[in-house]
Amino acid sequence: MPIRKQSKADIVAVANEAGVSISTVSRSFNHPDLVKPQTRKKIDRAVRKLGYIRNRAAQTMHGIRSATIGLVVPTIDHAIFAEVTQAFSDAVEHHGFTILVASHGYDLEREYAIFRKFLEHRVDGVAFIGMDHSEDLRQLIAHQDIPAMSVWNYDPSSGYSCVGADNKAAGRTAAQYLLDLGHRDIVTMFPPVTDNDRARARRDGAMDAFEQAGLEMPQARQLEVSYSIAEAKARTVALIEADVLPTAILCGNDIIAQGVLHGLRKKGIDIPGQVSVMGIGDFPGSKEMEPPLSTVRIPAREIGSRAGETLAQAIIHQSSDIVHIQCDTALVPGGTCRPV
Amino acid sequence: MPIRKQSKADIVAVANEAGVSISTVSRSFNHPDLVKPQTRKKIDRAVRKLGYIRNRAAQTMHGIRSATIGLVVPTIDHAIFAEVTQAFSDAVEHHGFTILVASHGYDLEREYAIFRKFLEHRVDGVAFIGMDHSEDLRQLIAHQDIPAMSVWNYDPSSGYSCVGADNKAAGRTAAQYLLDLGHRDIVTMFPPVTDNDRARARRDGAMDAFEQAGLEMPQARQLEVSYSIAEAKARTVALIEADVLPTAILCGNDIIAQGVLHGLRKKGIDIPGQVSVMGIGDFPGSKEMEPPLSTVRIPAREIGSRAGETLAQAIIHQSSDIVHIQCDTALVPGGTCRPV
DNA sequence: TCCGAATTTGAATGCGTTTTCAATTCTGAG
DNA sequence: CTCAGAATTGAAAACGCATTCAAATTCGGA
Repeated sequence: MPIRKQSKADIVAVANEAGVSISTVSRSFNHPDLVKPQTRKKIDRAVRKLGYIRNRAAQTMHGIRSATIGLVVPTIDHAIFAEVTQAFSDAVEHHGFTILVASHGYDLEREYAIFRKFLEHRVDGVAFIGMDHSEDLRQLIAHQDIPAMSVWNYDPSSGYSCVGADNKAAGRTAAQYLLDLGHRDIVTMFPPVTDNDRARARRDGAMDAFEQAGLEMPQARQLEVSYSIAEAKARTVALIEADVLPTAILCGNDIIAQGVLHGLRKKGIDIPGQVSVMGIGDFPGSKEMEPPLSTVRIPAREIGSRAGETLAQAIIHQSSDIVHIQCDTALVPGGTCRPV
Repeated sequence: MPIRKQSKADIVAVANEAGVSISTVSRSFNHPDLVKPQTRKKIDRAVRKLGYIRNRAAQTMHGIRSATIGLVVPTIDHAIFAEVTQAFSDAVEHHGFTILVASHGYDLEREYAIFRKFLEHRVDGVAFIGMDHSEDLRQLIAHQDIPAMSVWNYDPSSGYSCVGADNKAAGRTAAQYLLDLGHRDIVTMFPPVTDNDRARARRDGAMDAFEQAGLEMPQARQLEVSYSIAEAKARTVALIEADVLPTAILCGNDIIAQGVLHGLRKKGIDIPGQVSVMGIGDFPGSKEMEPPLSTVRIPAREIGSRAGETLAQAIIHQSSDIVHIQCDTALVPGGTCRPV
């Protein structure tokens, strides 16, 4: 039971209270085995009495790690990033790290500013969601000697460590699935791909598959739809009202797919009877939908978790090796697609 | 263009490079108006050349704020908390703060540990989602002199500052809506309420309304369902298969409601023809569903935003006033309920 | 050109901690 | 009971920066 926070509870106060020197107090925290058990007990008692809490800032000044890791995300407010963030946080917390989180809203300038701020806080490492960075950021990263890594996309040729899934393969898998089912009249709905390597990779993968199958994809069939259930729904309704509904819709992510499903349902279109819908991402909840969404699984939790673990290890072992870790994607057939 | 990170880029190195004293360098950062423009330019050049980045840890030791705020959430991995977190982060970032985030998974012991860790990092303030805390935590908070607040629930009698919605009123509103539509056979699905004041308040509010209407709510009609689409769906299917479907289902949050909808749809039950479904929370996406979910709006974004703003102001003005800010809830009729 | 005031700069001190390194106390064998 | 070596402790020097206070410089006006 801590007493009043009278003067100030620093290490000196603890030392006085315990009747030892500050060196001993410090040692008692950092190398408990070097101090006599009895002395340690006295110190513990003093700590409790004064409500003393160690000052990380003072420790950090000695080159000691700050025990913080920076996580830079486009936005926290997407189910999928929230999931990655949670898993990442759990993984690093397990090693005693706390995360500093900031979002840049797909603005590369802000991303740079965030990283600067993280550096001021002397984070021990940093993870970025995505691989698209400004040149300035790349420079800055290169001149620091803390581990940096990108999360979410897997790119074996990247100059940074990365943990993620092969989004291009995921896009290809999704497209191929529709092709294999016999679809030839397909509309794609992908989010804007500028400064978004994940979306871009998925789209590229899908287009590869289409091209390889000799399928023409006219611009009019390639819709750009923001990450929003509402917009996807509206665009789908528009398709129906313009009477240009394809036999299948390929969505860049499950959120868009969800919007598409609602749009179709609103207009009384049968799924998959009249239109097949394919997502990418396998969000929590996708498989519970009715019918369950056909999608490509991207293991967000695993990615976040392994990323956190990898970064924590790199920090602890002061390793600057570049590692590329791939997390597997998998087709999840679901029930929103059928052969034509 | 920063040069190699040769020796170390501290303020001394900058001072040498610029040919001035460290005092001047420091001043140039903190009181730029006190140093001659020309000198400042020299310093800026040195800073850039050395790639110098200020050390917050060293500054924090002077009683200067750490510019960090701790945010403690049950889990980031719920759309609703992700939304609050994002809004909160944006609000405080605007004032130069960065957030430390950690989640406790509804474990009050972990919550305590997290707060301790935040204190070691000398956060300038802390926000908790929820008002249920361990006694130890309350003690600890009381003995610190940084502003603490709870977010999400509004309780004018709370000893802490809070920003949130009146969850009890929200529960009452939802229940009353069903009652007004004439429903008398109602099943409730609420998440576990232990250590979760938000869910508890909603349930209490709903039960109040039922009681006031003279409606009996047998235990068998009060289901405890975890925050999970899958579980809600399964429980709903079970209801149908046991042939004990009510005329309306009141859900503690929109996630559960979503699961219920899927369960009903799976079994071919018409909504709202055969069963009315009522949610609470108004998650992003709820109104895009087909039919749009009837729910009670709880403005997550506004809550997060105002909480962040309030806490930032309290820190900046060193105010220890306790404020209670209420964000309005509102019935969102939607299309999943109908009169009986 | 010179003087006092205003502006600009630097030396020194302190912040809370860790870390040598040396001093002290203890231990057990002889 | 002694003494070497082990175990334990303390004094003092960093760590990177902000601030105080005094010194140095510059400026305006006579």
